[in-house]
Amino acid sequence: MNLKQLSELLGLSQTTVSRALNGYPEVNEATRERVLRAVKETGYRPNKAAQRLATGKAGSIGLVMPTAPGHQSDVHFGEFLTGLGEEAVRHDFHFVIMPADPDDEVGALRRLAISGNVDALFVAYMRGHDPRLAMLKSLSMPFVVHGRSFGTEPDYPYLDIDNETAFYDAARLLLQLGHTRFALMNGPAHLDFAIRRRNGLIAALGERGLELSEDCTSHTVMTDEEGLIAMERFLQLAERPTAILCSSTVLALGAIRAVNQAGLKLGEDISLIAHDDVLPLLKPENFSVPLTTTRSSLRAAGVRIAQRLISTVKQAGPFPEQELWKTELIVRASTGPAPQS
Amino acid sequence: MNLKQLSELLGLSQTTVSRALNGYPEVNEATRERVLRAVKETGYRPNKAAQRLATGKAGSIGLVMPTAPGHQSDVHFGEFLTGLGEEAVRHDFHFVIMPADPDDEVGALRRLAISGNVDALFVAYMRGHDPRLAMLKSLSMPFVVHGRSFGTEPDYPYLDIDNETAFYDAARLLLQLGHTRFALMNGPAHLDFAIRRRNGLIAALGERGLELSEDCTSHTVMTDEEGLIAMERFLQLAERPTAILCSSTVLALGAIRAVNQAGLKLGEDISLIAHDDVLPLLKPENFSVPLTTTRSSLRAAGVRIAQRLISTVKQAGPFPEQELWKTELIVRASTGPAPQS
DNA sequence: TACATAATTGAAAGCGCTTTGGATGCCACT
DNA sequence: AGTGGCATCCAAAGCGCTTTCAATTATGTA
Repeated sequence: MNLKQLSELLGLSQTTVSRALNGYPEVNEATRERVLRAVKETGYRPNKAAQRLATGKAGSIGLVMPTAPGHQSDVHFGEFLTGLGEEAVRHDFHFVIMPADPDDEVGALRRLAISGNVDALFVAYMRGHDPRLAMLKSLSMPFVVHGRSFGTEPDYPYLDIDNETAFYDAARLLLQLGHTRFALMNGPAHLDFAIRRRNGLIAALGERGLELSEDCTSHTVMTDEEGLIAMERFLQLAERPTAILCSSTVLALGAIRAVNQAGLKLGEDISLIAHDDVLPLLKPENFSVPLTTTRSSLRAAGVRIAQRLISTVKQAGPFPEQELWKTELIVRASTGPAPQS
Repeated sequence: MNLKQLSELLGLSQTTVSRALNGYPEVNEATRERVLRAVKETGYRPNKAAQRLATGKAGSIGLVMPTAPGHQSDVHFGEFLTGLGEEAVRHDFHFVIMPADPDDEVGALRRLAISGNVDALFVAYMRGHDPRLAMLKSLSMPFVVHGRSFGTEPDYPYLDIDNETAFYDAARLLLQLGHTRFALMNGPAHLDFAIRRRNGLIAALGERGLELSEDCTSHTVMTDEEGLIAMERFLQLAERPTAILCSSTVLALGAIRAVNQAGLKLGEDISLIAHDDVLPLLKPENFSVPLTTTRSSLRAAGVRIAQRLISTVKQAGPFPEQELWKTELIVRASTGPAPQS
């Protein structure tokens, strides 16, 4: 069943039927109802490909999903996607997901954009000096970046959390508790959020004349295994750190395993603050020792970015081009005074 | 830059250029090279919408993502998607994800199919007597189901794991260890896998003249909170169960918290076997007491289903229409002899 | 009554691609 | 010379929709 058939069935022109369906004012209400009823009865649905070809609009948001045989799936990605979806479903938008090798992000993004399959792009996993930004700007397709790109003029639409302040504040709390030996379990070193969080920590330490040593820094993918490995390394140092900043509750999961295995007590021997993306699976309050965290909901960010993207496509109300969300510092039981040793 | 412009630039017809690009044999090799070179230089990319309208093929797989404001994101979904993606990227396929309210799965699926946006459908979260099957069959669009639909003639393409045998075997192991009081922490009661796992357990118990009481059964969404709640309930029973079968490591996470909080020892006071979807975040061997599990990789299933879907669309080699994967029963430390009390 | 105006509806031209059904020229073969 | 076959190439017809421009009818005004 297509427009032509439907219009013949109704004894109307394709034009009128099309107008009736798309809510144009110049069509008689009686006819519109007749059309709508026929649509119900026949189950007619416009062909999206044709619609897109005619209008240029696709009603879809494109994103690249990094994936490869060895590449571990990322809960953060899924959580964010859920947020995007929550908003998209309200506007009858869908996603086009292009799976791509993490090494070919630029290419994948370009292919997605040029394919004509999407109206707007969403970009995540931002790096320092990210090469995708130049490409995106040259593309004349709306986009919103989740995160920012360190070292690049911030003249593009983004939504980011204030990573630097988050870890600065977290470090300050631990400093006030008397800690002086810090360690950082961070995400991959080239990613923007990792750079900023590290900077935040270093700034806070610097104010007290302290430094963050290489020994006490780990940059890894954010899995619990890597958390375990990193923490084991820290615990074997002669000058064992007592204060740990951790970029994800996923890393914390492994880190805490290591702490327990070493027979140490979290919140006493070791204080730990993790960044909490509000993953439903890893609630900080559910850890055996509830976790002190810097918190910002990944899903909420997804909803917000979808809002901005969709309203841009629909040319609706103006949204701020740049948003920087504060994180919350929530104190629970994994932080305590520095041990007297 | 479109086909017309490109062909004018080359002094060729659109026909020839199109054929050159799509590998048709009736074009002079010299001309083809000329075309290919021009494509490189101009950066021309065919418009997918037009291509699709003309061919009917979209190079994409459609799936419905259940989502709603209160709806918690599901790690299982993300993990499966990663598997699909891993395979799709090899064939330059992408996904069209239609977010939809969990109550409107049928409608969302139909809309997705009729939209003309996808070549094939993937369907998950199967229920008993699932109404989507009739719809899918009437659709004349290739599809593969992950799971099956209990109570329906299995005459559709599916990939499932042998849930019944998995839990039957798991229960047998616990019976051999002397357990007689069983409990089941299952997924939502209407879902196919939940029905089958329950049946497997009941069958094993039946052979020993045992029954599964309602008190000792919980059907919930598979989050760690629900696992905690269910286990707390079980532990307060007069005749406390000593053997727990658990449909997900996510549920197990909460369940084990409850066990610990009650001051009981996993593997001694309480034996637990969980089904392990091989989620990177929840490795059974990383639990404080490593978990005995029935195992089957969700991601591998995703890869396989993508293979079948894509090869069907490309009309390539024949794949079996129906696959039933065995699960592995892997014994670790969360199971032990029934306590003598 | 005549004419301007508003309210409806349609015909047809695209959107950018694939593909059918010829053309055209060149060669070998009878 | 005449014919069939082959290798190349092209014109034009769709695919199913939106939208411009124009036509028709109904309504109101002078």
